[in-house]
Amino acid sequence: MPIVLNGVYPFNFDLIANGGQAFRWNRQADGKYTGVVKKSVFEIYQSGDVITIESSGGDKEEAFIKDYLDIPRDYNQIEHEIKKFKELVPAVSLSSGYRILFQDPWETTISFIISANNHIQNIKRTIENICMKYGEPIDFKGKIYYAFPSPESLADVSEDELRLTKCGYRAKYIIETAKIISSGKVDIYNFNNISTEEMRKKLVTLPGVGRKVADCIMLYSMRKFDAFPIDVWMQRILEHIYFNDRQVSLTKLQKFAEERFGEIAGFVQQYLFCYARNCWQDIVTER
DNA sequence: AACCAGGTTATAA
DNA sequence: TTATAACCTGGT
Repeated sequence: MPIVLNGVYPFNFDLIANGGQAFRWNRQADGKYTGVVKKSVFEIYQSGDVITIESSGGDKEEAFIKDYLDIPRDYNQIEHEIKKFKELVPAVSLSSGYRILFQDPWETTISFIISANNHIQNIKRTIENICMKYGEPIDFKGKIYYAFPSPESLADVSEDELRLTKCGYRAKYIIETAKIISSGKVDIYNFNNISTEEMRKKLVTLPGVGRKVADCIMLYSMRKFDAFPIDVWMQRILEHIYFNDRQVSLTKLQKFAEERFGEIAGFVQQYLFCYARNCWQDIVTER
């Protein structure tokens, strides 16, 4: 029987699944989302504040998936805090129910290396290709899914072969990063008790990982909520709200966000990102 | 056909 | 320290 979570609010799985943090959730015609997390397939359906979850791993996955979905955290309080910045009220209202998932650091690292200068469609396709080619198969409801492959299984792949997954020039970044991670030279699974700044310095030593990708990794897989990834959408919306549409350098925007939002910057980023992506037309036409 | 997109890297001022 | 070009791929 399925896992049922009651009274989960605010929670909007459409935003969570499509909000740029994860690439492996797919909406079915019936409104259910299917995705692979770690070694299990999950099927999630939201109806109001009731979340119904089925998994290839069965009911024993309940604690894991609740942690992944960040269920224990009081997002009502977080949204309330952020709305104290009155310029953020529209963003929070329109993206209420967003949650920051607790994903696997390795998968998140590779996923966001692939995301650089890329389209969402191609990012998702490439990740699926990599999983199908190198990941472990998982049977769920008579269908085969594939887990994200281990660092070891990508470390020995040739660049030409990996390029068949359509990752392009990022192939060498992926392979080199896989080698560094699997060798333990950068131990992303034991970054606990390290400051965000220290962690960022370690992460950007990985090829293909710059400031933006490093902050995505920390925010989406390490619960570093003061991380503040700035992509083109964030740049646009920040310049629009705070700098009268003037062009501002990334480093200045980073500094600005860090000083203004501090410990909750990561949450602010999510609401602003969704707001900018989903409502850009309205934002610019309203003047 | 040229240009762009969830940036990073390598070079140059 | 800050600025510019090149980069796979697939879509317009």
